[in-house]
Formats: sequence, C-alpha cells, structure tokens
Amino acid sequence: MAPNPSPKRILVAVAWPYASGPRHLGHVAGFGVPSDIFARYHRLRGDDVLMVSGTDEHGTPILVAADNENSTPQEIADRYNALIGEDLRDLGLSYDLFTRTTTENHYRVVQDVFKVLYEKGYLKLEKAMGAFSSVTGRTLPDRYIEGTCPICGYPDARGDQCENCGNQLDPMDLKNPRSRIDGQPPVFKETEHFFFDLPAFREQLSEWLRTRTGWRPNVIAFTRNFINDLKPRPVTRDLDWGVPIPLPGWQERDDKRIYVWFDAVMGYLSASIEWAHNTGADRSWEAWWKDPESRHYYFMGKDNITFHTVMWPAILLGYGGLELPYEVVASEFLTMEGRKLSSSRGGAIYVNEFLQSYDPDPLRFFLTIAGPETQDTVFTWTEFIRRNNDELVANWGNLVNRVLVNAHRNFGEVPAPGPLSDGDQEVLKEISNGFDTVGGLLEKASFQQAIKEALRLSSLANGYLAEEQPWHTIKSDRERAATVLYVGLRLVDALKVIFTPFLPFTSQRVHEMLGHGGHLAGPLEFKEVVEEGGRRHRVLTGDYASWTGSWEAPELPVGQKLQEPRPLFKKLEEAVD
RNA sequence: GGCGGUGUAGCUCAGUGGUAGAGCACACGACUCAUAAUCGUGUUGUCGGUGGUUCGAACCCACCCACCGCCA
Repeated sequence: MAPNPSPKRILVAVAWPYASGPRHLGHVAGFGVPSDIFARYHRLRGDDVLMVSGTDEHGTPILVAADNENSTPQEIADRYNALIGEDLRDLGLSYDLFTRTTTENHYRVVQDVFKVLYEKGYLKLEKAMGAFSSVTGRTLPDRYIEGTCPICGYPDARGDQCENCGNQLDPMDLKNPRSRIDGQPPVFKETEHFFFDLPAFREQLSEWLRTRTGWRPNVIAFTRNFINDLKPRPVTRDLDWGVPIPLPGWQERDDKRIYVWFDAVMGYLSASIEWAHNTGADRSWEAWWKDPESRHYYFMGKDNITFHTVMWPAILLGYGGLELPYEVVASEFLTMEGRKLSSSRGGAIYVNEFLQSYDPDPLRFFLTIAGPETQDTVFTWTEFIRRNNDELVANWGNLVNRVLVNAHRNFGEVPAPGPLSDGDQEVLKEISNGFDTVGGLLEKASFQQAIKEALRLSSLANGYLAEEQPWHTIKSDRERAATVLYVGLRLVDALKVIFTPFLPFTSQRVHEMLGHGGHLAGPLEFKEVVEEGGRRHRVLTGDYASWTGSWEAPELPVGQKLQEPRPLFKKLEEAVD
C-alpha cells in the first residue's frame, strides 16, 4: 500500500440482499458495484477500509418461500446465502466481511441493542389489531391480504392499497378478504407489539441532517419530508422466524420475534463486530464505530433510503456512543425496457445467469457507466453489447493491446527510452493528473463521471500513439520508437491503476502482462467461521492488506520482461432484445 | 389518495439561472501497429405541455400530461 500520511478510517456499509431468491442485475447495480468501486479506491489510497454486508434472512417472504417449497426457512436462507455469496465473489465485490443475519453474533448484538433501547424507554408495548393466517397462525403483512376493494369494487385489491383505484386501504375493510399465500380468509385479532419511539428523535435527526453536506439531493429531500411525519414503528411481529425478544416472559415465546427491518439494519454493526472477532482483534471494530473521525458510507437502492437516514440513525442515537452515517449514497433503479427489474414480475436477469455468459468486468463497466446513479436507467442487451464493443474494447482494450503488441514484438521488455520530448512529458503528466481528477470524482461517489474521465484519458493515450506512430518510426528511428513505446507502457501502467476500482480482474491481467508480480487486485475467498455456540457459517472476505497497488503512477523498470499480450476483453456478437 | 422520481439530439444518458452537452450512430479526412479497433473535423434538438417569476429558465414556482417507485 502507498504510504498515506493520514489514512482515513472508512466504513463501507452495503445494503443486505434478501435471501429469498437469487439476486438480479438491478440489485448489484444499485449497491454492489458502486460500493466496491468506492472501497477499492480507498484501499488503493491507503485508507483503512472496512466493508461489510451479508444476507438478510428473516421475515415473512422467506417463510412463504419455505412453505411453498415444503422446506424450512433456514434451508431457504442457507441456499440463497450460498448462491448470493458466489455471485458477489464472481463479481469481485471486495467485502472485508460478507456474512448473514442468522449468526449467534448477530442475535447477540441485536438483542443487546433491543435491551438498551428498552431500558432507556424507547421501546413501548402497545396493543394493535393484526391479521393472522387461519392456517399457520402467523402474522399476515397487509400486502399478503387481498379482497374486494370497499371503494371501487375491484376484486383483487391488496390489503395496503387498491391497485385499481389507488386508494390506501386497511385490510380489515376489504370485502371477502383472503390470504394471498393460501387463499383462506385471515383472522383479525388484537395483538401486542413493541413500538420504537421514532418521534422522540425528531429534533436530533433534523439537527444531524442539517450537518450533512454533499448528499445526493433526492436523499436529503426524501429524508426531510419523512422526518416531518414520524410515527412510532413496530419492531416485533407475530412470527416464529427471527431474533427472539430478549426480555423476561418474551424470550421463550415462539410466536413473537423481532421485526426483520429492525434486526437487518443492525447488521452493519454486528458484521463489524464479527469481522473484528474473526480477525482475532475483538475490539478493533471500535476504531470505526466509536471514533468521530471515521466516516461511514452507506450504499443502497432508493427504496431503502429512510431505513438508513432515519430508522438506523435513530437506533444509533438511542443506543448512544456510536457513529452515525457520514454519507448515504442511494442509487435509483435499473429497469428493463422501462420497467423495474423485479424478480416477482419476471423479466429479471440473474447475476449468476449473466456471469455464465459474460465476464464480470464488462458487466461492472456497464453498470458503472450506464447504471442508475442519478436516475432510473434502462438495461438492454443491445446497449450492453454496444458499450462493451464500442467503448470498453475499442478504447481501453485496444490501447492496452496495441501498446503491448508493439512493445512485445519489437523489444520483448520495457525498452530504454531516449530523451523525452515535450509531448512525451505532457501526455505522461496528463495521465498522472488523472489520479487527482478521477480520485476526486470517486470520493464524491460520482462513479459515472469518474469512469468517463478515465476513458477520456485512455482516448488521449490513443491519440498520442496515433500522433507518434511508433510502428512507423521503428523502421527509421529505433530509439524514438523505443521512447514512444516506453511512454505508452507507462501510460497503460498508470491507467491500469485508475481502472482498477472499476475493472479489477482485467487490471490485474494488465499488471501481469506488463511483467509486474503480486496482486494489484487479488482473489476473494470464502472462509468457514465456527462460533462459540457451535454454529458454522461461511463468509466472503479477502486478504486486502497483501494487495500491492497504490493510487499513483507505478514504477516501471526498464528491461522488465513483458508477457505475450492477449486481448483483455471479448468483442461480443450483436444481440437482438 | 399521500410522498418522491423521471420526461434533454436517431439511441443511452450528463447538465440546477447567463449564447444547448457527451458517448454511440451518421458524414468527410488521416492512419493502417491494434479484437476493421484508432485519431481529427463536422451535422443533429421549439430541453413533455401550459402559465408565471426574472434583464435572462432545460434549470425556480403553479397547474397539466405520460411513465415509474415508496407508503411501515
């Protein structure tokens, strides 16, 4: 790592994918790829990065999936935790820890936070009417109930809202209500739940929000609006799947659990604690969570904004002594032909399916340059292939290839340059300035602008070659050709680093073709964790401290042997949507 | 219904008050080392509609239209 005189401690907190099925491109576009670019950039800068996430494994949808498959919720969670973990590894998402919510550690942390909030009076028991399945006795969320709309008579209105007339409904008002899960009429009865006193944090949240700068405008606007109308929010449910309520008389009950939103959002903290424990330094997580100098960046899709800008900060304020988000980076949605990529509506492209046909870097490239950073964007196969062929292959891929082919063919090693002309020095300086310009954009989480700037620099390098024509001068002036190719190799070597956060797999290959050793961006690995109580789970992590890259133009020794160059990217066949 | 988002060149998208932008596509020229890939020059738009604020609006305000999301 580069000597960084004042390394920053950065928590990269990535939204937790729900383990009810395989994840599609929209999910990894929204939080996966952007957060990884951010984390990789900061590691190259020499900052102390802790990047955590995991699968979210509680809640009704997983119970429903288990019932449908005649399985258990833990089996469903196990299956999709494994599958999602492989997707993330294959995409090269460099988590320090990607874990899950069904660990002893997570239960312990969630229960601790629950108890503290309870003791401080922020959790209050209240009676409420609830809908229950007449078959299983479990809570039925409003959207799992359907019936005839009492306002417009639409026969398939959902319990929370009628899709036909748009009115918000109470499931108890539906005529002929029935469960979407089993078709049976639900039972409405009084139940008791703990409610988190969100309104108690209104002033503190507003005050904190006023100190936040640089957030994407929609995140601020949406949050402000939400804070103006805070209501107590239930944190328990009538379910048998979830974290038990850690209070006398409640702990033993098998019909009451902590609500999934409440436990999942604490995963950032519990995963940090687990990471510290797994790495043998139990209290090291505190450097991130108890030091006001550390910066917490949260990455998620826009549907999750309030959980990260209101609910989770309120929990942290209530618990006390822990750092609040420094920035909440929310993405918009990736759509398929103008519609949301939703697994339930079909039309989704799953990550694992995609990666069976295409390499990860072209996907990362597309999701960065054409992803939903500031607005909903459309994924089409035609556009993916065009971006790959006309932008990635033709610009950066071609630059690498032509420089390496020329240098390898004529010299086989990094040639010794003659005197550098003004033009040589100028282009070297331009590219080296890229570490500041691209870096500045990455710090602001402007990933699209950052990769466009990187491409502009690559184009500049292509222009330099077209101007100098070393394949021509090699015949008449071998020293000049050597100089130009030396400069070309230096440009490629520097751009390789600039592209590493976006394209880690191919940057590593450029690194090797240039004759360098070591991991610029190495492999990720799964590790088996055995907890004190005996539970085992697999986590995704990596030995990032051993990676050698740093955010600056590298040394390129004259005489270093070059490898036989091979194209970085594949040109793809035209496809029809 | 409430709240929020989106609507800009043929396509995909940047751009939040001061003479409309990028990439691709297209045209012409250069080059021909490189995965026919590169480099240069150029064409393309009543910035969803109507009204308002302003010396000046794609950008601010109001209303409308279309599409999308969230609503525990």
